[in-house]
Amino acid sequence: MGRAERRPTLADVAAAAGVSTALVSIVMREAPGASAETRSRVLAVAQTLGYHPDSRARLLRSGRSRLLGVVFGVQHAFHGDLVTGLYTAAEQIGYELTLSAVTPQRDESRAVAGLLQDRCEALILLGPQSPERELAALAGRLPVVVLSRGVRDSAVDVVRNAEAEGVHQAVDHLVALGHHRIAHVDGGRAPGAAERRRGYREAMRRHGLAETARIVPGGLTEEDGAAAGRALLSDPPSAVCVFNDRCATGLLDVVRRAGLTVPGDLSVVGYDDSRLARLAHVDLTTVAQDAAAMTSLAVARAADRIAGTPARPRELIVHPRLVVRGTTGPAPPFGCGG
Amino acid sequence: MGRAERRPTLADVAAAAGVSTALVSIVMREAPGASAETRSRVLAVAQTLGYHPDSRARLLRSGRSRLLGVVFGVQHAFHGDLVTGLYTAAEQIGYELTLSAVTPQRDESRAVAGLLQDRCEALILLGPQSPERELAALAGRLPVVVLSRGVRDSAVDVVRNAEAEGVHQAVDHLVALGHHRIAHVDGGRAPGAAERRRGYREAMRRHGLAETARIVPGGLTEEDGAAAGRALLSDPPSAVCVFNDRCATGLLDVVRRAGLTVPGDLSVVGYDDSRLARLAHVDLTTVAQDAAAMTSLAVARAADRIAGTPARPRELIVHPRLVVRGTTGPAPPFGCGG
DNA sequence: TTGAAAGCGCTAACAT
DNA sequence: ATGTTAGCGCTTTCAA
Repeated sequence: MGRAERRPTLADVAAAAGVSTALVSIVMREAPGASAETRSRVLAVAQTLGYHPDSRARLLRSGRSRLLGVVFGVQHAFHGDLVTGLYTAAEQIGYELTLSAVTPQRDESRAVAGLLQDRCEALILLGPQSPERELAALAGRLPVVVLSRGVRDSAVDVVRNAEAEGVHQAVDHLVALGHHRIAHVDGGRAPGAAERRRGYREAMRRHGLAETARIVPGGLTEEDGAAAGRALLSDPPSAVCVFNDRCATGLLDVVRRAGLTVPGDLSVVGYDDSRLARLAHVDLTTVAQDAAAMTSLAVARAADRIAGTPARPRELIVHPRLVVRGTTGPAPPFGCGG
Repeated sequence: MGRAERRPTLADVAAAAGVSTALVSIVMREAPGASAETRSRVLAVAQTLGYHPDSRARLLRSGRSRLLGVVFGVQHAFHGDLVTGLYTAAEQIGYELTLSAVTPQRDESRAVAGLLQDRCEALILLGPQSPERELAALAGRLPVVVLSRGVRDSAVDVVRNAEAEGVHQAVDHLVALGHHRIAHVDGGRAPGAAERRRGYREAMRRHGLAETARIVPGGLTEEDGAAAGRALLSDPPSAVCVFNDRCATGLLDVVRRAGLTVPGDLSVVGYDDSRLARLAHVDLTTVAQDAAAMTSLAVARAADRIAGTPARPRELIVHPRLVVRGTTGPAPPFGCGG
């Protein structure tokens, strides 16, 4: 159907323009060494022929790909924000991104293998699940930057959120509102859950509330939040810090259906500042991770490693920030002050 | 840091194994023409050297990439399901996928341009926003398969859901439960919204309920659903078909907070069968799109076009299916029967 | 079964 | 400013 038989090559353009391939190459790369007149003529010919450079041949010859491989979870909403930031950051320093998704049927090692074949110069892994050992082995082959997860191995760079700090801010906020009985619905064994749990304990202790600290098993999903909500109903606290926004949403649904008002009877804080939290009818107070900062740090670090620039420290920490919305309010005036 | 100075090449493996590069190539490709003994020896050498074939060089030489380019929306949950299916389908017929994301900062033409540079043999576009003209132009250069959107151009293949049919099933289900006053919260100008609206009108007419048909402006988001929910509260129907699950969730939240029970006072049907709908505490009756069927059809069609196989019809329609869960029930026995 | 040699489309030295 | 030449890592004849 009118499809071109063969894609035009540099040589085709050169022949049509009556110049050498080297010159066309110079023009296409916008490299110095061609007159303005030639430049425009070659460009015009390329245009009419529908020529597009072959990036594989290009990098085969030049030995570099300027390609950063990104492994992300296709179902993971926050990864969407991170990918968005990575594209922007990569573009600014002249790198391209190659995406490789982890799906229920395609595990992380498959995703990584694909990127290695593509000759990426570095890998950026979003919340990887692989054992440290594998990540370390990978880092022996090419620079590896891990986001949203700690890695002990000294060859792996890490960019992550100060998880505990976010919970500190949340608890501080609730205490300032007069709450004492503040519970935490945790994330179980999810990435970041341990730090957030620790942050909760620290903050409660710091406010002299270690006695009333209360940790309820939760998880990543609305489901987990709903279960935690049911568990809290028999003896509700006045406020609760939830592992993440999805979990908080499930909890909100359950406690409201049980007749509690938010934030009248119960204040709720989430974590992630996901799209969910921002919806007007959810309007969830939450802890925002700085995706833009995380991604530009990750890309910059990858570029440094590729260039062989010494880069320290190995772990880059990004600070979260509490976004106060409508699900937190003053502690109810009865009982022991919350 | 122990990083290999230079990646080993075919020639390195050949030299170390004491054979020709051609033979190593045969072994690496698992092509016929090498003795079992040689095969295992070469493989062992490749292993110890840490050799990995360079896919760019490989395809540069063989002239083919066996690469399918996929453009998807990084924020779009259903695209996650589709990408998952595409990986599976592509793998089964020996194609690889290259992902290119559309983000708030990276538009569709950028995403497509990236894939063209990678020498994809065909493009699969998930719910593209580009004008028909651009899609048609693209289809002049390489096979293009569009998912979840109709395209008039005769060079573009289309795989899509029978949108209207899903609403038919939903309305049939509600009528069977005794509902008469069934409203539709539409999707405005969202892709598929017009067909779903049409499906609603058709189904109502078919059941002799054209008189009580009622279309309320909605949209894609929880926000839109919440607004529609508020609009319905002054004179609630007994059932409502909502444009999609997100929108339905917003509506559910509002009507429940207003004191209506679901499905006691109001039955609600969503569309998409997203993860959201499946959550135990949401348990939304909804219309499921068959992502697996859509993706395998899309990949098969792309492969046919690449191979030059004649393929008809140009538009492939996948049938949705109603998933009955907990948000639909018998019509309340008072009033005019629902 | 194995090897020698050509060349995919491009870039980078080096010439002119 | 422009052309010539060599070769990136691989596959693919073709010959041995």
